[in-house]
Amino acid sequence: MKARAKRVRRHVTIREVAQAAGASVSTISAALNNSDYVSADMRSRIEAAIKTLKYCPNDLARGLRLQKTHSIAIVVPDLSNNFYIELVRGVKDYSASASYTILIGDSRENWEEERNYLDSFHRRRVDGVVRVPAMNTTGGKAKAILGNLPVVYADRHPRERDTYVGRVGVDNTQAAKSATSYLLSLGHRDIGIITGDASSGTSRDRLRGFVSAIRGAKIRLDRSMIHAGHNDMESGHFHAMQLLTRGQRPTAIFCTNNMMALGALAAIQEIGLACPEEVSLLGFDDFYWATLLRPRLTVVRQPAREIGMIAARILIDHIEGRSSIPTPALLKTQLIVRDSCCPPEKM
Amino acid sequence: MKARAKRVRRHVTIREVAQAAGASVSTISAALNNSDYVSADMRSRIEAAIKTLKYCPNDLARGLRLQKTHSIAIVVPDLSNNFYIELVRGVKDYSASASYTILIGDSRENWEEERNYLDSFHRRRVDGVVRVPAMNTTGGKAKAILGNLPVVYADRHPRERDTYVGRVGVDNTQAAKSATSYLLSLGHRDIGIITGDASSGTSRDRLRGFVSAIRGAKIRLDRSMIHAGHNDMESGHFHAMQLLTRGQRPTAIFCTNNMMALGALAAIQEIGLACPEEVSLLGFDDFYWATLLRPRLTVVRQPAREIGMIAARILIDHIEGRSSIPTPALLKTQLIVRDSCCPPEKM
DNA sequence: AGCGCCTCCCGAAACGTTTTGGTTTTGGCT
DNA sequence: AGCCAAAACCAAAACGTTTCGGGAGGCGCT
Repeated sequence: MKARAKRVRRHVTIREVAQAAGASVSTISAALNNSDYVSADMRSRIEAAIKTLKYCPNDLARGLRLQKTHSIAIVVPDLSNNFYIELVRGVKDYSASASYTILIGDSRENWEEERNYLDSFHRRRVDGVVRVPAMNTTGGKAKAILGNLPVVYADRHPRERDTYVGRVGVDNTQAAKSATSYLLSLGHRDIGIITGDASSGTSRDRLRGFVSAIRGAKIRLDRSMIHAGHNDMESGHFHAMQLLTRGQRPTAIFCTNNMMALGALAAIQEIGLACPEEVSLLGFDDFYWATLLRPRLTVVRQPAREIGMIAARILIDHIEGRSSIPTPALLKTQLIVRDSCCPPEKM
Repeated sequence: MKARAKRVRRHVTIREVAQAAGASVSTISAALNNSDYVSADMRSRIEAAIKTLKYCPNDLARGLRLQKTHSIAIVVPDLSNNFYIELVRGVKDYSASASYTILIGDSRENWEEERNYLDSFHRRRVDGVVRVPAMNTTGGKAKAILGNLPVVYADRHPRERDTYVGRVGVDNTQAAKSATSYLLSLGHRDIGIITGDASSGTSRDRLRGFVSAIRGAKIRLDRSMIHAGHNDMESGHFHAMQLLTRGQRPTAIFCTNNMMALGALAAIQEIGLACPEEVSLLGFDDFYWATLLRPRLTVVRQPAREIGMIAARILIDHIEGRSSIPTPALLKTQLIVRDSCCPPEKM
């Protein structure tokens, strides 16, 4: 009934502002992008008109004319993973400081979803995208969607030699190697690892670091101790179950992301094993409630927010034609020792 | 150096596709929005041209012409709160099914940030917004930013009689009342509550439910047991500390959101109190790792995803001029009893 | 007076779509 | 052949900005 009446109330345009202020369209525009000559008196008339008319600039028209939207996209694989929230916030904060606006995509570790987001953002003509590719992506497909939009990879990077503007993350093999060394130094010899999908360069690097540490300690590498999950709780749970219910179970488990560490912890609790006494657990990525868990999780922390900020910086520098910092930009990780790892029990 | 060369490579337009396919611009458009007459032969020529040129439609131009973007915004106060991630995903899933695209905003419980997002989305001419207002918002301010863009409120709603298209959430006073009754039924008489800011209708409703349950049990209401926090871990921690270190400490604490429950749990652990034996803890909002905590948290669960889906539905129905379900739409909560509440110790 | 140079403002042409109102082509029917 | 409707296509006008090329005054100088 009453909803019918006021249809199609369109937005107020710059033209109406011009009318109200007794000025021309181009003068309004000049005043808006406060540059050029416009007299103080005219300016105040314009501001008044804008206020009373509640004018809101149309960024579609603006972007169309300018061939530039002053916005970048950030697409991450899992918003419920706090690591990526921090990363997004890093991107956001840097972008805001450079007066860029961000569009957020959440692919849920699913290429179809990611493709939709990338496509949508491309159609919206973002000026660039920082991308954390979904796991089941096989390389090069994004190129077909994004054309020659500048892309910087954060955290993960594509397997194939894709073309991109920059890459930022951590030295994953080094980080995994030293984390594994920590477990070795505690005396562990039977260490299980749950990694992400092998299609991810990041996962491969972490696995490589693990293997390298094991080999460096002259320990026979038991391939059945290596499980590839999907970076979510379920697969962490599943693979931990596999590892812990076999004949000779590992005395420590290393999970290469936080979600899988959580799943593994759930599995440990479910089986009724004491952690860390009966099995140590080492995670990747810190999160704000890691200290609420019992045991408090020992993890290797990545500087998520910084990764996001640097990614945004490299991207925006590129967009604006500046030269930027060298890439790949590798940031430092840090082993946060808490309570979930201890020396193995004597057999 | 080499980055200099290939400047200003613009996007390929519908005109170039027309050229390549030997057709007119309008025919391409017709083919794209696959309607109207276009012969099979022509269509395939066009598709070929699109493929080889890697044409990507410009949604700025499209939205400008159509006066409609087929997109809605969702702005939430805290993306690191899993409740809102689920809500966003609900919005996203419903929107996708209606072939709407979403833009995500994360205000971090901060009106300035929220305003920026709302403004940015308005300028982008989204067709509507579902909004979970930040805490420190005093009513009516959003109206000034959004003009007469349709808004539906989810989870929280504004204090003032703001004009909106719909509202969806839960019956907060009822939920809080029955949660409190549960604590009472366990035998608690000294119950502390940590609520959100009083500027939020949601917080007020939950507090109202709490008070009503207390009064219903003929217990004197001790106002010093009522603390108003900011829906984050810090304030949960802070107020729990206050409550637990006073002369007569409560035997149970009810936190009206999950972040504050986490903070309270941290405080309890810090003080070294046994939970639930020495102090019971009851939270609001469930989250996927609530069972990993020790004790496993007892909470009242809201159907976050459904709230998002319904919000999107109401909004999109409105946008398309359909009539929708009655509003406010109040969904059912559920008390998930786990281990963090038990009868109080005998004094 | 004439000239040049500011300052302040304006008209019109883009930007890449969709849509309206055509015009041409096709093919079936007398 | 001739006619006509339907099918297939097209040109041009919007949509709301910004920018480019001027233009009208005003002022200081020769």
